Amino acid sequence: MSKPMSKKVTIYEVAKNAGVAISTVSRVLNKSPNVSEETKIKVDKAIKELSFRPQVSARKLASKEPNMVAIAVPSFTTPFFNEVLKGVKDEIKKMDLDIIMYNTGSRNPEEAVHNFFDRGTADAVIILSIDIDEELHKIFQSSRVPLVLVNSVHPSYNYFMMNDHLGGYMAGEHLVKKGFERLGMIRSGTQTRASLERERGFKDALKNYKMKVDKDLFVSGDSDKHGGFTEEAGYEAIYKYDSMGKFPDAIFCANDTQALGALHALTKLGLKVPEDVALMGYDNIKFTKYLDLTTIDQKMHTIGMQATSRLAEIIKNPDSELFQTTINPVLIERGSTQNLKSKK
Amino acid sequence: MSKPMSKKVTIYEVAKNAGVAISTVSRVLNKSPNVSEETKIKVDKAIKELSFRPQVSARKLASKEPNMVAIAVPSFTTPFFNEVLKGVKDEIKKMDLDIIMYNTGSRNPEEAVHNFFDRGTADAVIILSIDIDEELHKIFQSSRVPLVLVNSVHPSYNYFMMNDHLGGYMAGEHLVKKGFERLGMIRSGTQTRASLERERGFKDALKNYKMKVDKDLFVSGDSDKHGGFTEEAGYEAIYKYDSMGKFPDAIFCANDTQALGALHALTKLGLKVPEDVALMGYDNIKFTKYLDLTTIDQKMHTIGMQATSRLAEIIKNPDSELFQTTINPVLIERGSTQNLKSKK
DNA sequence: AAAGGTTATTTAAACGATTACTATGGAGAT
DNA sequence: ATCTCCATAGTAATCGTTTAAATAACCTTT
Repeated sequence: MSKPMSKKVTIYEVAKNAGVAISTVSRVLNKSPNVSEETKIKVDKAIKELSFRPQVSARKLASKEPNMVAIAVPSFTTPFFNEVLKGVKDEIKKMDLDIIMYNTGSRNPEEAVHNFFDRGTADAVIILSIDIDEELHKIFQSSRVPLVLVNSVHPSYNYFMMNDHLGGYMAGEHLVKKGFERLGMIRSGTQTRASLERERGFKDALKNYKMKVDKDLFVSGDSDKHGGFTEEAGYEAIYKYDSMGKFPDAIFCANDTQALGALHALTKLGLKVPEDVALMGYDNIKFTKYLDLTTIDQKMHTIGMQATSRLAEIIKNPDSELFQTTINPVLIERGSTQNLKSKK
Repeated sequence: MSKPMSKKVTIYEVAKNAGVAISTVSRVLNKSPNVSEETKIKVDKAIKELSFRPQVSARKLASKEPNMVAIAVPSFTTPFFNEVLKGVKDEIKKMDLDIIMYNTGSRNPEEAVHNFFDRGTADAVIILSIDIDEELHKIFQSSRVPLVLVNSVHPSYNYFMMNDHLGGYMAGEHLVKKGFERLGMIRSGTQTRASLERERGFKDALKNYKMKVDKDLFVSGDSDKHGGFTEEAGYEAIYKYDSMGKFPDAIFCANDTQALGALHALTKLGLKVPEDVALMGYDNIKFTKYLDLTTIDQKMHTIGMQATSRLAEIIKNPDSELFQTTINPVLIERGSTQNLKSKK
């Protein structure tokens, strides 16, 4: 009692302390049904007293049960990463799983497989926002790791995809219905799938409502970092409108971060939102609420949860049928798209 | 060759394939000197052919060598987390270590210890931005985990601390020298150490330069999320000035995120930065550059590297002397604090 | 009271690596 | 030729768990 000199406590100590065999301790750890209430209590007491925690490594080595899922993401600053992560965690907690995070740096996500799966660290992987090319596909295939994709698609895997086309459509429809007439969009610089889809949906909406589509009003910034999904790009895009001398009534930004940049540029130019020009973004990231910015919510939290429970399914039954879904976003209407000019 | 049916490849397969004993394979894996060049080549060939990767769990279980460091952080959205992380990674790569990340959710960081250290997952821990209270201290103490604190202090541990007082002082000095006279500050809502220190430094600078300190001009928002380091809080704070009918010439925000909120509120109120009121933040997070916001850089990347190499030291020699440092920040001057009114 | 059927517990064999110890074989010394 | 030494490779114990198989204990049933 006097010296808390901690030398690692193992299952043997616990067993000795409780007066049982180590296998019994293991059984109560794993909630096996074949343990009498009486001994369970004894063992639990010993565990608590010694504050015993089973070593993960030993556990993983001995057991065939999967107990570790990895989530690989190109960057922790991805706007919705934290959202998805929270969803994943909420779900993971329900099962008895551990979770480990890995950022791949977007260039070589196969590293995640090597690092986690081949080396036995993870038994299943959630891949977030990473495109699966042939090489990656081959690696996954040969590893046979249970896998769920979030925000990317591939015919061979389970995936949860955002419906970007619909999101773009909803944006367009919303702006039309609000009575704006000259509609523009700030897209990503590089040709990202997400931006292209949103643009396609947006244009489809305009066509559907017989609005004219003015190509000049579809611009992108020159800054190409993060695929042009940055404040900088949004900022630059606004100045492109300015140098054209031609502004839309309402602008749909490919994501919220751009919208922030755009907002700043508009302010600099002395234009008010929404009085002079309406603005909306995409993602519903935290600060939009308080900027009063209309945006599109992709419900990443829900997706995180769903992806995880799907993963659990695959783990249980590896040959279950593919489950490939696209999730529909919802529009969050706020002040930045109120039409204060026309009274239609 | 026809069926790539992968069933896990172990060190035994490699040994058989290379015609040696497993201990020999292990030796080449661990770069032991007592292996002839000839067999090393054989073994390496077998490893490559079977694309063998030693299982981390088995390795950890068998070896006494530490090979895993954890970095615990209250939130992945902490503005400088990614910066620190990059530094840590750069340094980790040099040694032969793995890294694992953990977000504690700021309430119960002891969970990190339980999850990583007690369970043998990590052999050393970097703790980022988490205050060490008595309870945590006790846990660390009894675990004897090699530990380095970043952005918090404790007499018993190695730490790398930001010099917040100096940062605040530099901010004050900068604004004074720029010729602003009525200086205010937006601090955090809760009494966080960082904000208090920055405020103290700021006031010290004012005193030092014989400026008067008007208490009314030191405000905080009511929103208390994340300790009041949010856009929301910054936004609210500006409206407090407004309702007082009393605005400073220049405002020092406790962090950049607040500054963003403040900027937005000022815009709403029709006030221009820096024409009507100058503004500066703290942290030098990404978007400040492009908002042209003067700020204070804490050089988190460097700190991440230093903390890691320090950790490596402790691992090697657990009884080495404590190394407790505070790192001085640097001021990044930008447009938001140019004095356009007075021509002093 | 013996046989059978549960249920609870223990014994002992994995899991896949590391590593102390032991064995082998040839070079150099005598 | 024998002995020693050293470099290299192999044998086997070990790390802390899980779990299948064996066993013990206790009820029922007859």
